[in-house]
Amino acid sequence: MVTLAEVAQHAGVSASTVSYVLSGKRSISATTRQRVEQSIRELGYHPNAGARALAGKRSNIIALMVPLRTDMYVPVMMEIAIAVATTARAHGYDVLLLTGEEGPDAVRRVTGSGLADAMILMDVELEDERLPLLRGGDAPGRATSGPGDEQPSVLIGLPADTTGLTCVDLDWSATGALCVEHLAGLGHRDIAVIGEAPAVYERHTGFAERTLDGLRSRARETGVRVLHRPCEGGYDALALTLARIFDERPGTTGFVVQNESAVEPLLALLRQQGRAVPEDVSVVAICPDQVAVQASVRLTSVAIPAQEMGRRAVEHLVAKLDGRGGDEVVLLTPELTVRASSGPAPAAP
Amino acid sequence: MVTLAEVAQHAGVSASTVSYVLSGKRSISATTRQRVEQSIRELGYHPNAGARALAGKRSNIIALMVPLRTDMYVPVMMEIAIAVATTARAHGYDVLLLTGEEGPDAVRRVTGSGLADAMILMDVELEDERLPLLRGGDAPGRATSGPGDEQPSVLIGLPADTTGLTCVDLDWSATGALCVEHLAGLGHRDIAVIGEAPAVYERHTGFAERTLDGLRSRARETGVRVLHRPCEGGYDALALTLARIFDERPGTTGFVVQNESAVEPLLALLRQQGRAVPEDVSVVAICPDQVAVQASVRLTSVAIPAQEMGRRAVEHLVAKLDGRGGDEVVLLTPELTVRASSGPAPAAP
DNA sequence: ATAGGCTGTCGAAGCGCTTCGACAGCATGC
DNA sequence: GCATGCTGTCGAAGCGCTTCGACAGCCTAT
Repeated sequence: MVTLAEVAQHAGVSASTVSYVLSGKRSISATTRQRVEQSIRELGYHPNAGARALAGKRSNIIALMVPLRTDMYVPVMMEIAIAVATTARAHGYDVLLLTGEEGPDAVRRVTGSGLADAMILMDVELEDERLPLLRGGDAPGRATSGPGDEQPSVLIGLPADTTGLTCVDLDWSATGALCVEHLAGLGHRDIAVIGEAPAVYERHTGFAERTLDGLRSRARETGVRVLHRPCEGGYDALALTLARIFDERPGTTGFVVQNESAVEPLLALLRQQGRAVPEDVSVVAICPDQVAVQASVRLTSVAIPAQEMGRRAVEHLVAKLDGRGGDEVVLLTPELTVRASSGPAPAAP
Repeated sequence: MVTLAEVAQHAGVSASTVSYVLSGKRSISATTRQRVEQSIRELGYHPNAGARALAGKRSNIIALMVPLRTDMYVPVMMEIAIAVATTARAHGYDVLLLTGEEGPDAVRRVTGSGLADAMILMDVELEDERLPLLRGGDAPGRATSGPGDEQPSVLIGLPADTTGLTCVDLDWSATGALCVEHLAGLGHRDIAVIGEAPAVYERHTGFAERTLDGLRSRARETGVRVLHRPCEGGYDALALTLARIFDERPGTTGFVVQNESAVEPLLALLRQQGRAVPEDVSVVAICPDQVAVQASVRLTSVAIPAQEMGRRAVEHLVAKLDGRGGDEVVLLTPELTVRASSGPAPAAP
């Protein structure tokens, strides 16, 4: 293991000079700098992370807390995680992977031990237990003992109360509205929404409820009827759900699907029932583009910008760590891409 | 930030005593221990990770290198990653998430900086550039400068040469054999294999080639004909592939699918062509159980034991770090579950 | 010519922890 | 009664780095 002292000796300078070459915090003459850099290369020196964290009071590590459960949107999570890791590296940070398993204790542990300088939380619930530990600013009821001692953090997802928090998320409400708007514009009057598994709503994951809100309020404005049904993935569950929907609203001609594992079953079942897409029924999905393109019918969809969410989260966090920028809620504007699964509503019989 | 010294003062003992209470490396009287533990709880003390790493020469961090690309098996990777994180925590380790992006440099950086004590590599290629840096033992041509200074590591996946390496993987060759065996036992004589995207074979990812080897050699033994076709996911690509297969081998009655995103398209296209599953053609998939169960036909499949792979990888690594156990290749035995997609071959026309 | 200001470098302190050797106190063996 | 061996605790050194203050050397302004 090569140390700074060895580099210093090799280059014929003092340890502090090497340190300043590395950090650039004091000016160093060009010749000395080059000599030191040469030694670093020759010896294959890498600064010791522990020593650096101890002396410098920052670890250059960002903690990323991913949900333990994998009941939804796994590829989206993975994409976010990878975008976080990549962007973090680009800013000189490494990423520590935490699972939701430990809950708030993980936050305390990481904060207390100085393991990470900051945190990114995914899959935030509306009333998340971890939030009191992260809330900054002058929020009442915060659990920290003084201003400025809380862990800088960014949430991917939106809790009920965002006071003193920085959040990045897709604007789910606008997403819902956009779907309804598209279908309403095509003349559809009865729309069914096939949602996530009931468990997702029960644990009050914000995005599902917000989407629904957007969906419903735009439906009200455009005079469209909306029927929402949560649904487990898979064929059997969807067959049941679909039967109930047509039972209750036989005139349904538009579908909004927010559940990756219901997309293909829906298309298959509709086909099987002799309902043509998009001639008889239109389908709009809320899913990553890749899913929309690979489906048996190229789906009109609102994309989930996973990469962008990961990237933005890191960039905000880095800004905070650099003392730039404060708390803020960033909502990404949804974009709807028209593909082959949506068209004009059929003439009423 | 609470320090060890503050805990010591609060408990009325010396710093070293607190340290020994924490580590258990020397005997401490019950009363002193309790007093110290009480202080730790009252003050909410967490040992500083950097200081610990510096003084103790280990960071209690395991690096996990995941592939950057997400062109295959994303849920499997995620499941492995989560299993790694969970198991690692159970052994007192945290997990650092690295992407393949930096390649061998990441290995050097992590090794050199003492950021992590050990590494787990996923998605290992047959001739992986990172391997020379990790090979231990007396392997010739290793790049380390002396025995014992290489990073302990475990690979998930099997490279061409495993000398001096520890690997955990599903026995893909046995997996291929198992699929053929099952179909041959049902009387199928012409089997088509729908594989991963061509790119996966081109980059010599071991599992794909090994599966094929197992498939072919068992086919030879059982007198079955095998036609292998790589395939991008999605409907269009699969439609083309399928047409070619039936063109070349009209008597094909058995399919082995090793490509998650080809499963559903295959079932849909077969249905569309009037070929009933399993009456006319049988399908065996190599995929996570969840996919097999959620498909439109419950699929006979060989499961990919993602959790187990992650868990075993960590356990081996921890054993190595504790000085127990050495290099070893662990191949998990595949298990085939018969579901509704496979049955006796139809009588020859 | 001299005071003052820069620049570039160095030495030393200290970050919070682990660990080694020392040693006090006590029980044991003869 | 004294050497012996434990047990439990302490002090101090040191891990590799950052950073502060000091200061030598030189340039500019008066």
